Amino acid sequence: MAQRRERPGQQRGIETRERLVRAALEAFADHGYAGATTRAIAERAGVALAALPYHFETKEALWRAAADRIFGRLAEQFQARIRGLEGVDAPTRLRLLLRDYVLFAATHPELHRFMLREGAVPSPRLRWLVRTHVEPLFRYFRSLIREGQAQGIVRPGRPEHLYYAMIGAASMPYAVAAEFRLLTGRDSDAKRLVDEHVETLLALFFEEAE
Amino acid sequence: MAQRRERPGQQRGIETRERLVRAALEAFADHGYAGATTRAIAERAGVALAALPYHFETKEALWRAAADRIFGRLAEQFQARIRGLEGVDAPTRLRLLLRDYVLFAATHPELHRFMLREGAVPSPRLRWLVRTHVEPLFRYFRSLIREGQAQGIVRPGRPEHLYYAMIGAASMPYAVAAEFRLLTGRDSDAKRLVDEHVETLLALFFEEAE
DNA sequence: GTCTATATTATGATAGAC
DNA sequence: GTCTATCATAATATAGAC
Repeated sequence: MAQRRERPGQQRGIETRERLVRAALEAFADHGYAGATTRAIAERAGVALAALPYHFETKEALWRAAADRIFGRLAEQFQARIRGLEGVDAPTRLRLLLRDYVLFAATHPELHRFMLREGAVPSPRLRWLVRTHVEPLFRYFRSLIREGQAQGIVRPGRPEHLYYAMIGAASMPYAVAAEFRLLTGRDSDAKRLVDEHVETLLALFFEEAE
Repeated sequence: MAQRRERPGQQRGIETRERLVRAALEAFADHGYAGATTRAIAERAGVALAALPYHFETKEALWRAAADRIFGRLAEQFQARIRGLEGVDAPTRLRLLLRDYVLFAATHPELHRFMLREGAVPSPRLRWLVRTHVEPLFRYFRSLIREGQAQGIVRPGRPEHLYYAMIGAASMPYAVAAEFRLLTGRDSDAKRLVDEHVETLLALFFEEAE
């Protein structure tokens, strides 16, 4: 009885939260924390302004939910991919993972936009972001880089530098997609261009296959 | 006579403009356009809030002055360096230019922070930035990349992609310096680390010297 | 040219009806 | 759970004394 009365309301609330998180992620990624106004987010989500503090208390709590969302998506995709690559030889596996990462950056430019807005200067938001999401990712990537170097597949250099070089090189065309468009007249996320970007990066970061 | 009365005032005004541009560049680079408040900029510059609209009409005009400043610095440094490299052979010249670019990114992280904040989505500010400053730079870099590829020095790939890969890989540790610090415990702009970053990038983008 | 004081608008958060 | 209306504050820009 209680269920019959509550379920529809609960369901609707969950949907509203969902819409808010989606809208917030886009807004924060595109305009930064200060530039993304709660009004614009509510409007984009198609809900009243008051729905925001009702579901998330504060703007910052919504921002954290947006971060959880995009990093969660990346983790999901990576974990599924890694399961599918069990038993595959290291060179092939590492190449496919780099390819995956570029495809993720191209289809989810919010991830790097979101990060780039927060990473410049110290702040409580950045500390939370690094401790919660970036650090595990960094450790995992670094271990992959080390493995690749040990096998003579990945070019030499400090793993920290290669990590940032890889992230930067892989994501830049999608993080600044509007600039890319103005500069080149093309869309960086067009399938053809993404594939070429992958090839370019493989040639940069991996030793020649002999 | 007029000079004796006006010069000190003029001089003071020039200094105030100068302080405002410096403060604005840092603020816009660190916090984005919306996040950089005119109050914070005025305070950082050590002048009254009203000095800002007096000298620059609007916040956006100050933002453009800040862009002119940092891109001007880059152009100065590059032009001086290029003059000094006349007659040097292509491989050495290209390596030194990449090295210069990394050093500039490390000592002037404002440049990439400023750009990354604007490049994500289309806007009048971005259009102005690309047409005024980024496009000439892009064309020049692209010609260098093509030259390097023609000589077999630079690794293969679309010049547009190599441009973004290079910019991204070169600047990332300095653009997100706070994140780098939290993640690695080190300062990305420490001399030692900058030199290592240069070496890493040379190994990535340039073919093995034989 | 610089300042203090203020007008005007926009923002995040809250109150209370439904 | 959602909405309209509103509060309190902080933003950019302006006015006017010095």
